[in-house]
Amino acid sequence: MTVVEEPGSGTRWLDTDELAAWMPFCALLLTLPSALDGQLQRDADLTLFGYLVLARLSEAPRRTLRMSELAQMANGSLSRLSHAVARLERHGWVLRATCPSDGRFTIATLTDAGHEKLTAAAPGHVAAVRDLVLDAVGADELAVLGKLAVTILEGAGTSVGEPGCPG
Amino acid sequence: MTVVEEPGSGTRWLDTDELAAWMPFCALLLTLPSALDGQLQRDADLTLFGYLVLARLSEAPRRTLRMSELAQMANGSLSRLSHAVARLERHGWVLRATCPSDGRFTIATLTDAGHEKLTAAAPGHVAAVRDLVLDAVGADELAVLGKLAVTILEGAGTSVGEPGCPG
DNA sequence: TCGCAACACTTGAGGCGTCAACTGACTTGG
DNA sequence: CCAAGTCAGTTGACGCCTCAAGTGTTGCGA
Repeated sequence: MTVVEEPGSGTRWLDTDELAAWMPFCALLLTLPSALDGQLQRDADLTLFGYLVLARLSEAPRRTLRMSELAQMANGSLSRLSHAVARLERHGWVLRATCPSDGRFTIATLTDAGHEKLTAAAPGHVAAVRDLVLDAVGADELAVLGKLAVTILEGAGTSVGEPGCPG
Repeated sequence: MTVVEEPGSGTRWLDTDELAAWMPFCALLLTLPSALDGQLQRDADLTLFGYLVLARLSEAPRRTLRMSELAQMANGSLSRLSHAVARLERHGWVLRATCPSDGRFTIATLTDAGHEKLTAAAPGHVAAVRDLVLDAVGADELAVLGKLAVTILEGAGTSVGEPGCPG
């Protein structure tokens, strides 16, 4: 059990059904990101987060986004993004510049080299996602999984993030 | 999209339905562990992984497990566990000893202080799990989520891990 | 127009995890 | 028995993330 059974306290502990669902899901949470990260690290010297950063930029108009928007869309904190983009910039995959219209913003742009890097890394990553997740569950179950994820994210106040309109 | 649309290559890219499920689920994978870790870190100065280590030990006979068993049951690598247990040991929550019957094994034991630590941390953690996950989904959906997690874990060759019989 | 708060980041320190190399303990084959 | 191999675990270096404290910019009220 993920949790101790302690009678008499005020906490409502997990019942059998909840444990039966939570334990494997918790295992998944600890396991899957490492697996995805590992594949990208081995085959492309990229983090999953770094990959998402490149991917989000590649879909944005002019391949450009504000750091704060990018952070949300890649599901990370601004600090984490700042560090990650610094690394990506070091490799020449991303460029940063101060936004001309508002000096507080920083806009990040995917370079051509960055786009090449992304397209080179994508097949392996997609294969891993298929292999580890998509192939294991049917189409109907996959839809349920997506809905559940959205529900949980909404409950936690996290948005799934659609592109905004960068300067 | 998590993935670039590249026509003409050999890779089978994610279609709309797959993306609609994968994107939020991926967001969840990047988001939930941090949230759970954060609560434990703030309120109990514990990692989620460290919490699981304590929890698994607390349920084991004689509160004792071999490191390798414990690693599996807590969903981590042996190296990760070694570092984690070293930290827990520094706090006096766990003890390590060489197994008398086979000197290769190390057995980890939860101390009384460790058990107190666990019972002190548990209510907050359970509350977070309820708050972030269980409360957001209904009982039926939760069961589905559990089944999906098991399916994915099995596909990846990971076991959800039942206790073994430590020496 | 000055000061101050809010905002958007950046930076550095410290903690955790991974990987690869290592140690020490059993096992097995000659 | 001894050498080589395997197994369980540890260690250290390095990379990434978080947190808190910083920088520089803009807006706003007096």
